[in-house]
Amino acid sequence: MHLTNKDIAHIFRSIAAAYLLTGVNRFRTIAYQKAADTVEQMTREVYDFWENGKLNEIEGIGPTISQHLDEHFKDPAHSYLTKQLQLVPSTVYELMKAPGIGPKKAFKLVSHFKLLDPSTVVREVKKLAEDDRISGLESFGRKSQDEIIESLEIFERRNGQNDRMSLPTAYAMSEQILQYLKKNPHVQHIDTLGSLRRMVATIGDIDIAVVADKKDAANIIEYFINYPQVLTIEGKGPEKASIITKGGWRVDLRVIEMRQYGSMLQYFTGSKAHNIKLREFALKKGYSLNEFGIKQVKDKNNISAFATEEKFYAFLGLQWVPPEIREGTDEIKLAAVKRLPDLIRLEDVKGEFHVHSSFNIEPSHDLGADTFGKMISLAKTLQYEYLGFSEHNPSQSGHSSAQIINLIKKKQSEIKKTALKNSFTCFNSLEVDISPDGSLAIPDEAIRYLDMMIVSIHSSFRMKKDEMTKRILKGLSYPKVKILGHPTGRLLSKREEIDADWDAIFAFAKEKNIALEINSWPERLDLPDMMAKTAIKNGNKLILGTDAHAAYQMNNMFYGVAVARRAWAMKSDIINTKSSEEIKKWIGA
DNA sequence: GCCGTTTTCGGCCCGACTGTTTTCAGTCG
Repeated sequence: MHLTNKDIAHIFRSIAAAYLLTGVNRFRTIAYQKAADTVEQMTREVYDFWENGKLNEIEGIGPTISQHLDEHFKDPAHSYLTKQLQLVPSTVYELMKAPGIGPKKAFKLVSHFKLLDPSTVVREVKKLAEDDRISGLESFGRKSQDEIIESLEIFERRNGQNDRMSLPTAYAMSEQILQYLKKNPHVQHIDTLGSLRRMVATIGDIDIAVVADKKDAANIIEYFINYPQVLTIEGKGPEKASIITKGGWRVDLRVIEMRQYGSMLQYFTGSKAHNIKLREFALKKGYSLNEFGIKQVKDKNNISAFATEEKFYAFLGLQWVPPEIREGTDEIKLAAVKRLPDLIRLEDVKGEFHVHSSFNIEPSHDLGADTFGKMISLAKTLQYEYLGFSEHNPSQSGHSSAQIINLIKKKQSEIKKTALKNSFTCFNSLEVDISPDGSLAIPDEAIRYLDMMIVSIHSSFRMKKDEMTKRILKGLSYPKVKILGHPTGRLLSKREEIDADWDAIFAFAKEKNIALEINSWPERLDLPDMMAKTAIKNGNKLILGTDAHAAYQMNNMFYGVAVARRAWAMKSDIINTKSSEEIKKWIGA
């Protein structure tokens, strides 16, 4: 098993800590921290980049770290990285995983008490704190000691658990907190910011900004920390506070006056990488940015305030940057020359293909809950022009070839009738399993009764990379295959992506005019945003599907659009923004 | 150690909050 991005990020972060503690040049330290941040956020494996000799394409990883990584992949036992890690005891890195304990505190504890066993160090430190043996140490006091106990308890409880939640979970949670805060009469305006506003696939914490008069800020902070779901209060000042909810999630609140709200929106939306690049960009123009406004570097008293984000960006000579692409890649450079892409919008979507009706095709996996008619009627309210019904293929074990063909024929005629009755364009599709050997799970003779197929992997997820690649390429080579469904098979926080040669698969799909799906099911969001971005760069066409197994779930399209926007997709990159006439051409119907 | 539409050398984001301190270091986002 090779090193995952998480492992590599941990190595970089640990080396940054070791450098900090041993007094290595501060900017070398920062370089490793930056590299750790980058790797942590990547959706493709660093290992794959290395295999393809493309380590140098990763921003933030330059020639030196590339070389160290190369060496480490080849011979981890004797690599430079391993040697640097040994500069300080590994127990330091273990302790640092607990919130509130950084490199300095960890190192002091480890050296003073000679703690060298990483498997027991957390328990040992907790015991020392409980026995009141830490409060006497220099720069530690009783409060820090209590804080350590609390922090290590949180760490132990969290250990091995998910530290991120899905978008809908985060939405629901932020909605509740917003409802609560809005009851405070001093709250003039409120927004959820951070990764939730940027629509990242998984959310680590909830960030909320409130507009209020300065004199009311204290009242609001007090009100916030009395939220009924509060477990602990992480911090509390005159204008910001942090709580941990009973569910174990962190919520940050900032209170600001209306005249400065634009800069706070910008600051609190992030991402961290975007903010750093934006501040670097501003510095070159002689400005210093913070959450309260823009200062002249030469005249610190000359501060401009901004009520809106648009004005904030405009002051710097930039186009307003959509939150979904504020990830610190090229967005600032392009905003400076007014060349940001016109990202796809929800209202651009004119139909979809990945919906499962209740038509009983005796499928291999879950049947949908609603009839063709019910799904069509929702599609009409969504202003769609067409729907493709893609139930799972009939189970192979329970049916002969003839029976499968009969079921598909039956569905075909049923769909024709329904389309006529509802005056709505419908396609007879199926979501067909790609078997482990790459063959499709329906007989070849059945294909002629279909308008098109989505092909997907629903079993044997852990095949070796080259076998998996062959499997998918074979699956895609059947006639009438128009969509590769949820390509990576990931389930957020549950199942890893399959291992495959995506360059080869993307190239083949492009050649065959097959669309790669962005599956909008909130647990999937698959293709992942950054892979979708790569696909678009390669010239692939994408398609948005909800995988709805009930009509109301077609409303999840919203999440797919968010992924597409994070992938910098324009309307022209997404197949199902086309009219039904163009779609018919694409399908060859 | 990284990076480049004022630079291949000389810069490198910014501030809040906390605890242990009488002015600041550590941690976090």
